[in-house]
Amino acid sequence: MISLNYRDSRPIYEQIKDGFKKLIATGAIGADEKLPSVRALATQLSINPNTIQRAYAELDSEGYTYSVPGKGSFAAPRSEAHQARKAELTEQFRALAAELRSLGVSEEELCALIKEVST
Amino acid sequence: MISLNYRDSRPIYEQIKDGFKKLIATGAIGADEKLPSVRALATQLSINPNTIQRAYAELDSEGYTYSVPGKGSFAAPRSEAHQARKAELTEQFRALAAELRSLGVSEEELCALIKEVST
DNA sequence: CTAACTGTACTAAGACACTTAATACAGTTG
DNA sequence: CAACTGTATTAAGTGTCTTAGTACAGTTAG
Repeated sequence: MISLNYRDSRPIYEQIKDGFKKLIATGAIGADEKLPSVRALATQLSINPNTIQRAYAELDSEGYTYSVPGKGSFAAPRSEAHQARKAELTEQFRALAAELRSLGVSEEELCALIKEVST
Repeated sequence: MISLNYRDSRPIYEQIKDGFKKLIATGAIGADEKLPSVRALATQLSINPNTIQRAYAELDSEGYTYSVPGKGSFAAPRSEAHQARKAELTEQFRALAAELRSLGVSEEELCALIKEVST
């Protein structure tokens, strides 16, 4: 469900956050669906529970999940996680598109790229 | 010319690299134009020369600049830096576009965004 | 009620990357 | 020659990431 890349310079907890962001925003993890427990995921990934806890805490505060002590951590309702992620990515998209345009890449070329990834 | 953001989690040498990548790829720094000397830029930014050196060394090895001991560091011919940057950004663009599409953002919406940033 | 689960909190320690500091050397330039 | 340039090296300090261990309170199934 979540995979780690130790060659990546990004910290593990960030990779975990990003993994769940995608799963939740795309609906692969449905609204109010339970995420793996802190300890279970730590065991599965062979890392320390503290690292999972950090990832979950930040996902909570960013609106992707909500956690209930004693019960577990759950995916936030789709619309909320959806919007949070969309806003995040759209901002990155604008910056990227702007720079590519300034490098001389045409609107048409960029739109063609979009069509490519849509298939 | 180059600005640092200490709140950013990215290391200083990465911010410097990125700053010059943009300046060189867009032509703000022309081909064979001299970059600030290691020591001069370090003084200007109030950081250690070693940090600048690292940034310059990596820019060299990524094809954005070339350095000559005793003379200085210079912007690579536009076409080379151009292509390096374009390849880098295009890959990011594809990944971003793909995820936005999977979030339900239509091709039309993405193309519209591109038109926005083109003005 | 008990046992096993859940999230959460805290302290301590180690590993590692980033950055600074202080030199040093060789090539270039006026 | 003097002042600049890139480059190399060693050492130390700092902060983040990660692990380890422990603890507490809430939930849940038997």
